[in-house]
Amino acid sequence: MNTQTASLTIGAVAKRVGVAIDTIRYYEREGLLPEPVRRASGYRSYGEGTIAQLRFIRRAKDLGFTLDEIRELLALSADRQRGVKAVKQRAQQRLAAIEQRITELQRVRDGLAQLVESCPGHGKPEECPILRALTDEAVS
Amino acid sequence: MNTQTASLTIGAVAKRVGVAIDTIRYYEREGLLPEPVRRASGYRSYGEGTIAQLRFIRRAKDLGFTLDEIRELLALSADRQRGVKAVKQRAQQRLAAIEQRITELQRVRDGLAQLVESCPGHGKPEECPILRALTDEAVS
DNA sequence: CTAGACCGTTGATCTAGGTCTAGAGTCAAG
DNA sequence: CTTGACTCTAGACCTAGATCAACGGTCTAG
Repeated sequence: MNTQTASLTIGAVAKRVGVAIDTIRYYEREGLLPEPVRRASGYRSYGEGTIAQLRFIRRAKDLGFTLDEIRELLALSADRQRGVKAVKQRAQQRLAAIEQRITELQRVRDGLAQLVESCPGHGKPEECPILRALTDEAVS
Repeated sequence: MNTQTASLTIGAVAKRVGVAIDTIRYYEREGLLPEPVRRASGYRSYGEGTIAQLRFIRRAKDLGFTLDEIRELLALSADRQRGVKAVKQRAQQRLAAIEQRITELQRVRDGLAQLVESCPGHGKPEECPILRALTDEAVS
């Protein structure tokens, strides 16, 4: 149960997680990482917990959470009882947002695909369905 | 064949297209709209062509084109022969980018959906699959 | 003729998520 | 003990696409 591990410099942490040093300091300013202990020189000193937390942040970001949402997730994950329920809710909200975005993009894709299909790729601009669609009144 | 129509103020154009005055001036600075003629007072004076061009821009934006790409589309649409081919190419590129984005989002959605499903919504944080997935090493 | 709406320019500000610079101090290897 | 790599802070800068503020000139209805 040793959570107080090695004393890593910010550069070592950055390298292990694969993130820029500036990004770590930025996350600290933004409250996504706790203020680390300092060596006598003022250098930040990190343990393994920070590595895990940075990876958490990166994965959440990959799932499309904003830094604001991630800050909230981190706070919730520390709540030993009510946290889980709230975390699930946030994940469901994120899921719904992603599904809505997919639907929007599919609509856009279908419209564009139809235009591309119907365009011969040559001829006068005023006969190009793509340009016509952009220029004329919307149909739908 | 009358393209030289009414003399609209920037405010009238903005209202008809449903865009902010500042946005019109911004598009002009960015080269998406030609510099309009001016009245003696210095006021910009627009014709119907500008209305059409602004709507073109708005629709292209809705299709996910960036302003850079739209500037290019506008230039291409003026090329009476080679324009159409290039426009179709750009549309195909945009289509491919949208499809790739949809695929990415679907992957994210599937991962997140699985996590949400497997989370009971209560209990200890360390048993919550969502938090575990964010904290632990990636599986895939 | 005047009030109020509209328009002009330049330049700053915003969001999100960082990235970079300058100038100074620290650490570790040889 | 020096050299080069590393770290510190404060603050400026970046993308994209606008949006806003300040300050002053113009237009139009009454």
